[in-house]
Parts: sequence; structure tokens; C-alpha cells
Amino acid sequence: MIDLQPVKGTRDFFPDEMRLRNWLFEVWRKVSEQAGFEEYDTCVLEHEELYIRKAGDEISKQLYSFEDKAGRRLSLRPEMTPSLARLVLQHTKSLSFPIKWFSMPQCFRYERMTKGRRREHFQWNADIIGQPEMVAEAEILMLLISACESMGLTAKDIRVFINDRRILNAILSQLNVAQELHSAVLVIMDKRDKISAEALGKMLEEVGMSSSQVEQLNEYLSKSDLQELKDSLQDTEGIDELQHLLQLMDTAGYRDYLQFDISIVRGLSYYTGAVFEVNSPEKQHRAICGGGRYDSLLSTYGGETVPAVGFGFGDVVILDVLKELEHFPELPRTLDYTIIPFDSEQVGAALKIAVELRSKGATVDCNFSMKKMKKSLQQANESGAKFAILLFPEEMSQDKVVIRDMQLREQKPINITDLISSVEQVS
RNA sequence: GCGGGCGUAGCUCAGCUGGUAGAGCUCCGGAUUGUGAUUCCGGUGGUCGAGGGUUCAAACCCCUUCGCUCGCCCCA
Repeated sequence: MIDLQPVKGTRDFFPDEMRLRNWLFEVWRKVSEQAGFEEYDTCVLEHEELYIRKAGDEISKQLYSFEDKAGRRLSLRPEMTPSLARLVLQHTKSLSFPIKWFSMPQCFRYERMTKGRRREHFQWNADIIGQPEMVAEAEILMLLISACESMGLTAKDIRVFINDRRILNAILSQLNVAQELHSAVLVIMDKRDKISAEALGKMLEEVGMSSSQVEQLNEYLSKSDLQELKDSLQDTEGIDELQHLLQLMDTAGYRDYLQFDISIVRGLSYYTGAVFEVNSPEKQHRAICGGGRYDSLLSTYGGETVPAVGFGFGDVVILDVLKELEHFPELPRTLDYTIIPFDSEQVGAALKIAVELRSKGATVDCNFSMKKMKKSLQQANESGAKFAILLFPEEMSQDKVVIRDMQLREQKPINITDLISSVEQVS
């Protein structure tokens, strides 16, 4: 017997789970399109070099890579943004910016699994490319919040924790932290709410900050009030921009979802402006969604500098959250009709009726198992059929069938032609 | 890389200080040979993850190994 388990870290989607996945995809697609985003896709296979960046050691360890028969180094995509960058760079000259695109790619990372993280997941991505102003962030945030609301979540359930990399840079510059230490310091600051203050300070000193710099940094980081922080900084660009964004979101009616959080850092060289993560207000989960502005990414692939902002929103964590909050949708299988021939004599008639009903746009299944009527009706019930069409020799001899309303448990004979014409054309 | 938990029927699991296996659901059949919610009866189905050890006797104790899972580390 071969191993029946799915590959470690990957999932099978039985029909029940597939309905749930499709439901989630429909929410993503609908809110995206309603907000004017266009869908795109690329192949799950990419050239490995797309993911090999300067600090690329870690990510290349997590790549599913292999060599094809012609010796090309290929990878399963670990994220969508590089592929998006590739598409945009192909047509930088002809695209009419700003563009608003979304995608729902399956992504792969070879990594150790924990709750909310598998080796494969579907990740809704939405990006606005070519718009440098903060209104792009506003649109992006509104989009992901509206997706959460479509799933039944409110400002009580989720929060967008937001920061701006320019604020962090302004603080570090003001403390005279050397430019080359900034990225290392930012990585450590990312851990701020995971480890103790002592451990944090120790790590910061280890990368080269002085103890007085650490002390002052802590003072800045303890300020949860934007205005207070602004008053203590010389370079206020990041704060001004963030305040502008918060104002825009207030106008849109989404201010309750947003919370300034100086500990949100995300990644390394990627982000240049706003950075954000979505989580429960108490941050009980792995981030549901994360993103920000990455104005310099495209130029790192050798293209022009193109401003960009976007997010990734994975299916695994959001489904965990919805389950926990009991916001899981009820998604039973449904059918309009199940046709049940009494014996093999009616099989041909069953097929013919099925074809005609389907041509009207109805969903129609046939039960050709020729089991007892009891069993067939049971199966019709389980399949969610609204009506069972029973084909008995007696009625068929008069060109009639028995139509049974499964919910009312009532039935009557009906002319086949009347049955067909009673169905409203859907298409 | 470190640490914990779990592997028993198709599924979810019970099985006490060791005495060679059980329930619910599913499936199949019957009460009802043309009728489905909550009826009732019966039946199929297990190399107790694998291998070794201790014992008169192991699902249970010990060792090894594989698989799954959760947390930490790492990372987004």
C-alpha cells in the first residue's frame, strides 16, 4: 500500500473543505472586484533567481527548488510579490499607472510547521502600483477590512496595527544610530512584544548600540501616542504621513480598526513606508494579514523605481480565526434536482430529462445506483436536492414523472414537458 | 536545532495497578420488494503505527524507529 497521506505540510481538500475554500475565494474576489482591482495570475513555477536576494540565505533555504531536465533552476513560488514585480517590469512602459491588481496564489515554503503555518497555503494578494501618495494605503486597508467585514468580523474582532518605517528611521537617526545598524536594530525591535525588555536591550547592545541609546530608544518606543512622539522628533515625515492616513481612514469610517503600533516592523529591506499587520485586538494569533509600502522593490530587480503598496492575506490563519469566533459559514451541498430511475428501463429517460433541466441552468444529479427507493431518497436528502424526480414505469407510460418536494415531503405526478417548462431559464 | 503530546475499526475516540479489544458515527442487510428527518433489529470491518525486549501473559512496561501534532528557536 502506498502512503495515502498528503505531502507533509500540504492539505487535501475534500468536497466539504473545498466548499469552504471556494467561499473564502469568492469573498476575496468579490471585494477585490468591487474595489476596482483586476485579477491576474502567474505560474506557480518561477526561476529560482527571482527569490535570491542579497540577504537571501534564509529564504533560499525555505524554497522548494529543483532542476528541470534542461538544467534550469526552478522554484515553487514562496510569495507572490516577486512575480507581480516581474509582470510589472515586463510592461512598465505600457501600463497605465496606477494599477490595482489582485491574485489568490498558492504559495509554498519549506519550513517547520506551527499553528497557522503550513508548507502550502493560499494567499490573497492585492497591490496598488504606481501611486506614491498615502491614499493608496487607504485603499489597500479599506479593501482588506471590507473582506474581514464580509466574513462577519467587526472592529471588536480584528485590528490593523500600523506603523511607518520612516518613523523608526527617524528615531534611530535622532539617536545617532549608525545607518548600517538600522536593519539589524529593526529586526530586534520586531520582537519587542515577544521577549522581555532586558533581553531586548541585551540584543540591541550586542549589535552595537550603546546602553544609553537603548535606554532612549525604549523611551521613544514606550510612547503610544503619535502626537507625543511627533513632538519629540525632528524628522516628522513618517508621522505626518501616518496621521494623514489615519485621517483618510476616519473619513472612510474605518478609523476604529486602526491602531498605531510602533513595534510593527516586518521584514527587512522590503518596506519603505507604511507597514501593517492584522490580528485580533489582543494579538492572540499569527498575523492574519501583513503588508506595507515597498517603493524600492522593483528597482532591486533592475527596473525603474515604481511606488507600490500591498498585502498578503493567507487562508490558514483567517480560517482558524473564523472557527474560533464561530463565524464559520454553513455551506451544505445543494442541488436543484436528483433524478431517480426506478429500474434500468428508465435510465435513458433520466438522462434526457437531466439534459433538458441542465440546459435551463438547473443543477441536476442522477442516482443510477438502482438501490431501494428508501436508500435513493436518503442520498437525495444528503445531497441537498430540493426536488427528487422519481421515474416509475406506471407514470412513465403516460409521459409523467413523480416530483417530490424534499422539504415539504409532498409529491405529485407531472407531465415531463410541464416539468421542463416550469423551470425558469437561468443562464 | 530544542522540548512536550499523540498513533487502537473507514472517521471520532474509550480501554484502570499488564490477563491476547469496545462505543458512537459511517457502510451493508432486514422490519417496510414504490418513498428520506428523531424508529428498531442484525451484520461487515482492527498485524492496537513498525521492529525488538521484559513477562506465564503486552494496546498497556522498556528500548529503537517511523508518522502526526503543539510549543520554543527561526522566519513572514
